[in-house]
Amino acid sequence: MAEARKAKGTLTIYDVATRAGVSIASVSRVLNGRASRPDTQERVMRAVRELGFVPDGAARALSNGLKEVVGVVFRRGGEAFFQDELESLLFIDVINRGIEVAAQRQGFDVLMSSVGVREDNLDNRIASIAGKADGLILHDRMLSAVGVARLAESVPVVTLAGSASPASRNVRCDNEGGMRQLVRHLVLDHGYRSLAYLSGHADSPDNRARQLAFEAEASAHGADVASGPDWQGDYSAEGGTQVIAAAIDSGRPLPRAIACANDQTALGVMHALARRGIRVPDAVAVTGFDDVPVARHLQPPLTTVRQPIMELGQTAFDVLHSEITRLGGVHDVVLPVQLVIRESCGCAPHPHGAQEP
Amino acid sequence: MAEARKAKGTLTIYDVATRAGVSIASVSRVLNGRASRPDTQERVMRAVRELGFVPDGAARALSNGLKEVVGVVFRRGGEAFFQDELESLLFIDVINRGIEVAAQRQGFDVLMSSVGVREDNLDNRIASIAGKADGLILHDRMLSAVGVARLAESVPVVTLAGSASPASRNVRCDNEGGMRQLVRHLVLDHGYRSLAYLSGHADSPDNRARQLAFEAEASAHGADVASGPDWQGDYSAEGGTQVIAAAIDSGRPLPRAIACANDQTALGVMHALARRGIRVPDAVAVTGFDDVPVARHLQPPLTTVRQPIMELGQTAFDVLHSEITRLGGVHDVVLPVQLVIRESCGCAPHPHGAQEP
DNA sequence: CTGAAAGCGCTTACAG
DNA sequence: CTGAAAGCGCTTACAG
Repeated sequence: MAEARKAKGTLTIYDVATRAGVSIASVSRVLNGRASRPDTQERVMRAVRELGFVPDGAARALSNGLKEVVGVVFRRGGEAFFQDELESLLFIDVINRGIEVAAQRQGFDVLMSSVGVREDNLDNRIASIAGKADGLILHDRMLSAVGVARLAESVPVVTLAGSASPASRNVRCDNEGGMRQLVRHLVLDHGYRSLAYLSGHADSPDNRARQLAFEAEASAHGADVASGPDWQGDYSAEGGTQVIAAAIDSGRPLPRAIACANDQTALGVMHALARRGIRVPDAVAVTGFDDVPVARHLQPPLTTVRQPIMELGQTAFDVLHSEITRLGGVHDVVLPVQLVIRESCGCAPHPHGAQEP
Repeated sequence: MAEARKAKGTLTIYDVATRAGVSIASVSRVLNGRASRPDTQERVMRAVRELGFVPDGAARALSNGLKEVVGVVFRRGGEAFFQDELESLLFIDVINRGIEVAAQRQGFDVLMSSVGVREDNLDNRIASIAGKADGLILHDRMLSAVGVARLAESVPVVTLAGSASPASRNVRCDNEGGMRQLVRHLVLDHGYRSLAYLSGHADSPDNRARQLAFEAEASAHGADVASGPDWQGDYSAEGGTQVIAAAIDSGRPLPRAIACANDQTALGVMHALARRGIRVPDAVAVTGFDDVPVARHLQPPLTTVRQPIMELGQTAFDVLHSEITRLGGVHDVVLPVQLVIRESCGCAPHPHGAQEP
C-alpha cells in the first residue's frame, strides 16, 4: 500500500522546505497563513506551486486534532418499489444537501455513508466512520438510544429524530404540533369521525411522537382511531400499499381518513386505493408528513405537514460544528412545522389560502 | 482544538493496551484481524468494548498510507429555475449514488464536496479535498485538462467526461455513438432537414464530443445544422429557455428539430416553446441526452439518449479504486448508450418497441 | 505469537 | 520571524 503512494512520488513538507531553502516549520506557517516575511512566503509558495504539493489531511488531522470532516450515516433502502421513490429527492437526500451546504460554509467536508437495510455489523461500520470524522450526524433509526449514548462518549453526535441524550444532541421537527394541527383539520374542519394512523417503523422516535400526538388529539375531539399491528407500516410506499391491501381484504370498512407517518407511505396508500377503485378524498382522505418534493405532484395533491427539511440538515451540522469546536450551546433543537393543505384531505383546490411557495 | 478532544477523554490504543495487559502492537493486531492467541484476542476485545474505543482514522491513514476515502467534486448550481430541477435526482445525484454504492463494497467512504457555481478559489478547495482522500473523482467541467494533469501528479484522479490524460483516468459514455443514432433517427426516420444543436457549456468535453458528432452526422446526411453563439446553452433548463426565447424573438424560423446537449436543457426548451404556443413535436421536435428520471414524465415524453448513469458512477469508483490499490488496469472507459425513443421527436406513443424499463 | 521501537507527515510550543 | 524538536495515534518490520 505504502509503496503505492511512494511510487506516485508522494511529496512532503520536507521536499517543499528543501526547495524553498527554509525549515518545515516555515512551510507549515505559510501554508496556514501565519505571519512570515514576504520573501519567505514567496519562496514557499513558489516551491509549493512548482512541486504541486498537497498537504496530507491525515497528518494534519493527527497533528492538530481536527479533520474538518463530519460523517453522515443513513439507510438507503432496497425499499424502492415506486418510480417516484427512485426518482425524487426524498427526505434523506434533502437533509443531506442541507448538511453539505452548511458544512461548506465552515470549510468542512461531508463523509457520506449509507448502510444497507440489512447491514450485518452496523456497529463496525459506524465506528469506522466515526474514526474518519470529527463528529457524526445520525439519521433516524440508525442506532438505539443506548447505542447513541455509548457512541457519543467517544465522538460528538447529533441525531435527527429522537431526543438528546446526556452526551448527544438532537435536531428534529415539531411532530406533536404538526400532528395536532392535522387532526384538528380532519376532525373539526372536515368532520371525519373515524381515523387511522398508518405508522412508520415502530422503533422510530419520530414515528412514536407522531402516533402519540395523533391518538391523543383525535381522542380529545371524540374521534375513533384505528391502530394496532394492522396499521403498522415502515415509512416506505410499499409498506403503505401492503397495509391498505390487507385492510381492504379483511372486509372491514376503511376509516374515513388515513394519516400516514410520512409522505412516502401516503404515496403507496394512494396508489393502492386507486388500484382498488377507491376514490381519494371522496371515499377516504389521505394525508402525509414531511412535504417532500413529489407531494404536490400526486393525484390528488397531498395534504401534509411540512418540515423545513433543508434547514433540518443545516441545523444538524451547525449544532455538531459548535460541539466539535467546543463552542457548546444548545442541546435539543425543535424546528417548527406547517400544515400544508392541498386536496387529498378533502379540501377543494387551493382553499384556506394555502400557498405553494 | 486539541483540548476539545482531550476533554472528550480521547482514548488511544495505549489505554486499551493497558487495560488488556498487552502491548499496543497486540491491540493493533487484534483490531486488524491478524493472528493472535485466543485469550489475547479476547482480552483486547473486551477492553475495546468496555472502553468504547474507536481507532483514529487519521492516525491509521498516516501510518499505513490508506485513508479508505475517495473524494467527489462537483458543481451544485444556483442554476435551478425550474421546479423539476430542484426536486428530481439529476445526473450528478445519480452518478454520486453509483459511486457510493461501489465504494461501500470496498469499505471506502465517500467525501462529497460540492463547489459553488462561482467558487473563488477552486484550486484550494480541490487541494483540500485531495489531501483528505486517497483519490478523486471529478465531475465534468471541474478543472481544465492542464489542471487535471497537474492534480493527477499528486493523487489518483478519475474524470467523468473528457479523456484520460497520461496521469489520470476517464470514464464516460459513448457520446458519438449516441449522437449518431439520434441524428439518423431525426433525419432518416423523420425526414427533418433543418436541425440545431443546443449546446452545453463550451468548455465541457462531453458537450464538444456531442456537438462534433451531431454536426458531422447531420452533414453526412445532407441536413442543415444551425449553430454558433445563438445556440449556446449551459446545460441548465434556464439556459435552454433563454436560447429559445432569443431565437423566437429574432424572427428567424426555428429549425424543425432541436437536439439539446442534455435533458435539463431540453426541459427548459420545452417549457419555452409551450409558453410561446409552439407545439412539440408537431412544429418543432426536441430531444435530450442523459435520460434522467424526469425525462419520461415531460409532456410530451422526451426522446433522448440514455446513459447508464449509476453505472457511470460505479465504474468511476472501480477504476479509481484499482488505481489507488495499484492493481492498475484500464485507462479510458467508454460505456455504451442507447437511443430512447419517446414522443418529443415526433414518434407516436411507444413506437419502435421502445421499452420503458 | 508478542513487545520495543521506528516512522508515517504534519503542527506547535519553545528558544533564539 | 525562524528553526530544531517533540508529539499527534496508529502500523509494521524486527527480534525474541
